[in-house]
Amino acid sequence: MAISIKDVAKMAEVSVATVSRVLNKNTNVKEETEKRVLDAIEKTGYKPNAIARSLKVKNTRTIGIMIPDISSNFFPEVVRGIEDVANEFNYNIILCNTDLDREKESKYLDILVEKQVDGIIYMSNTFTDQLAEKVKKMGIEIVLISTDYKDLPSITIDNVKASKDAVDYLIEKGYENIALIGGQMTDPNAGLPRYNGYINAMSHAGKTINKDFIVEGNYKFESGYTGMKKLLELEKKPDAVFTVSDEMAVGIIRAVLESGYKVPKDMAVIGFDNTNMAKMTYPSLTTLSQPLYEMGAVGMRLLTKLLNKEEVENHKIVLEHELIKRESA
Amino acid sequence: MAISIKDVAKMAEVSVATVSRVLNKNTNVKEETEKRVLDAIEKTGYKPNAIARSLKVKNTRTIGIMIPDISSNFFPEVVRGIEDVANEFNYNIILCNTDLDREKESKYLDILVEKQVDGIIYMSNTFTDQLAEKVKKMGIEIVLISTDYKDLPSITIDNVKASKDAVDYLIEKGYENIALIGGQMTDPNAGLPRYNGYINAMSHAGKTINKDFIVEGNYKFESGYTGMKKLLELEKKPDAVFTVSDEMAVGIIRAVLESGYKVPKDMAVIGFDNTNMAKMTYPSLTTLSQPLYEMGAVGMRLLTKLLNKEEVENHKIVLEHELIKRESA
DNA sequence: TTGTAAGCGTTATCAG
DNA sequence: CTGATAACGCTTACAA
Repeated sequence: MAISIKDVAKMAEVSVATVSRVLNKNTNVKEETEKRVLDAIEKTGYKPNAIARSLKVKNTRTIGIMIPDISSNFFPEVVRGIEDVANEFNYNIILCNTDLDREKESKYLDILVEKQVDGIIYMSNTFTDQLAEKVKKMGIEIVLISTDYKDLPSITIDNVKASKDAVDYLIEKGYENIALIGGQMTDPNAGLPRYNGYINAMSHAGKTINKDFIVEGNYKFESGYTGMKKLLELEKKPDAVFTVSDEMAVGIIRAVLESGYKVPKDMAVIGFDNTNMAKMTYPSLTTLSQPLYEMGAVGMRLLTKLLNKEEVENHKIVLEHELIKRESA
Repeated sequence: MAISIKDVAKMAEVSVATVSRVLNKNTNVKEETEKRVLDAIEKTGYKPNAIARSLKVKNTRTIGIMIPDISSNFFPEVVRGIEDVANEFNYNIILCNTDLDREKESKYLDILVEKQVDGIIYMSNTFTDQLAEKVKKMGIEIVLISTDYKDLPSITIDNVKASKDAVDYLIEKGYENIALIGGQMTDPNAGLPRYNGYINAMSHAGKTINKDFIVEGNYKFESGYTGMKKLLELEKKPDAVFTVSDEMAVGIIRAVLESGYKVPKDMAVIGFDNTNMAKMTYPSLTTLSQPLYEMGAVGMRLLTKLLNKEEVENHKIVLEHELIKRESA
C-alpha cells in the first residue's frame, strides 16, 4: 500500500488535518510543526493522492480535448498551445481522437464527464444540438476551437475574410484566371466560408466566376494533386490557384511541376494554414496562416476564465489571420 | 449537486449496493430489480463518478504520455498509435510536453503519479537513473518508446542497422561519395547509432571515411539546409547524402536545388522517419521508415499487459524498419 | 495553532 | 438476491 497522509501524520506526530494544512499552504501552522511535517513528507516520499483530493474538492484540474486526429496536420500545434497554457494554470489534458465519428465522440464525451474533467475543448467537428444539450445538462464548461455553435464560447478566424484576402493578393499581383480548390461545401467551418471568400474577392474585382475553375477537395494532398490535374487539362488553364489547405497546395505544386510548368511563374499557388511544412517545400508556400498555437492557447485561457467564473466580456473570439508571403505566389 | 448513485438508489427503491451491482454487471441481481435500476439511471441521467470509483478500486484507467513536443514531426503519429490501443482497452491518455527539459519532466512525472495514472509511456529523452529510481519507488509501470534504459520495457528500432541499410542502398546504387548529416553524437538514441550505421556501411564496402563528409545536425530543417550548404562548398563534393530526419532531408534538397543541382541526379538524398511530409515533397523522399504508429500501438499494448500482470516473454521489443524508395534516391 | 470527525461517491464485505 | 456499512485518501467545518 502506498503511503498516505496518515503515515505522514503519524511520523510527524500531528493530525492528518495539520498535514493537509501544510500541503495546502494554509498559513495557520506553527513554523516548527510545519518543518516536522515537511520532514516527514521528505522521509516517507509521500505524494498526495490527487484522486482523493478531487473527490473532496470536486475538481480534477484536468480538461478534455476532443479532436479528430492528432496525427493530421492541423492539430498538433493547437494542442501544444492548449497544453502550454493548461500547464501554466496547473491543468492537465486528456486527449481524445474522435475521427469525426459521432459515436466515438459521444462515447468520449461520456468518459470525460465520468472522469470529471473540469472543462472540454472541442475541435472535432461541427457541433450539434445533441452535444450541446448533453454538455449543458452535465454543467461542463466547453470552448470550441475552429468551429462555432450558437452562444457557446469559441475561437475562430474569419474564414471568408481570410479567403478573400488570399484571393485579393492574387488579383493585386495581376493574375487573371484564378482557380479555387476548396473544401467540401457541406463543411460549414472551412468549406463554405472559404468558398464564399473566393467568390467575394472575384466579384468584388469584377471578375467573372468560371465554374470550371472551382473544384472540390478534401484538404488532403491527393485531392490537391488530382484537382490540379483536372485544372491542367482545361483548354483554358488558370494562372493561379488558391486552395484551402497546405497539403492540397503541395499536391497542386507537384501536379504543376510534373507537367513541366513552373511555380509561381506559370502557376501561382496559395495554401492555407501555414503548417510546419509550408516553409520547407520548394518552392516554399505562400499561405494564409491561422494562428494555430495561439488558437489553442487563447482557447485554453478562455476556458480557465470560465472555470474561475471570471467575467469574460466576449465569448466569441475571432483571431487575426495573416497572409504569409513566400515563394509560391 | 450532480446526481449520484444514492439518487438512483432512492428512485429505484433499492440500496446503493444494488445499483453498484447493476453498474458493474454483477450477475446476482434479479432481472426485475435490474430493470428498475436501469430505468432510474435513464430517468435521472446518472453518470457514474469515475473519480470516486478510482479512489476505491485503486486504478484510474488513464495513462500518462511524456513526449518532448507534440507539435514536432515525429510524435503525433506514435501518440495516435498509443491512443488507439489505449482506447481499445478502455484507457485514456494524459499528454505531457516536456520540451526535453529535465525539470519539466520531473514535475510532470510527479503530477502523473499524484493523479494516479496506471502507467506511463515515455519518449521524452534519454532515461536517467534518477527517473528510473523515482518510477520504481512509485511502483508505476512504464514503457519507453524510441529510447532504451537498462531492463525497462522498451520499443525501439535497430538504429545502426537501419542506418546501415540506408547507406548500403546508396552504395548499391553506385554512389561514390556519400555524406552524412547526422544527429548529435551526444544523442544515444538517434545520433550515435545512426552515425555508427553509416560508418559500418562505409567500412564494410571498403570505402574510406572522409571526415569532411560528416556533419552534425539537430534534426531540424535549417540544420539540414546549412549542413548541405557546407557540403556544397567543398572542393570535392559528395554525390549522395544520408541524413537522419526527413526535415533535414528537405532542407538538404532545398540547398541542392538552390545551387542549381538536381535531386537525385547530382545529389541523392535519403531521409529518416517517413513522416507525412515525405511523400509530398518534390522530389518525394526516399527515407528510412520507422513504424511510428506501430511503435505507439505496440508500446501501449505492452503496457496493458504489464498492467494486467500478464506474462510477457520479452520486454525489449525491436520493431522492423523499412527503406521506402521514392524519388530522392 | 491544532485535532476530531463528517463527508465526497464509489465498491466490497458481510449478514441476512 | 439484497441491504448496511466500512473503507478508499483527502479537505474542511467546528471545537478546543
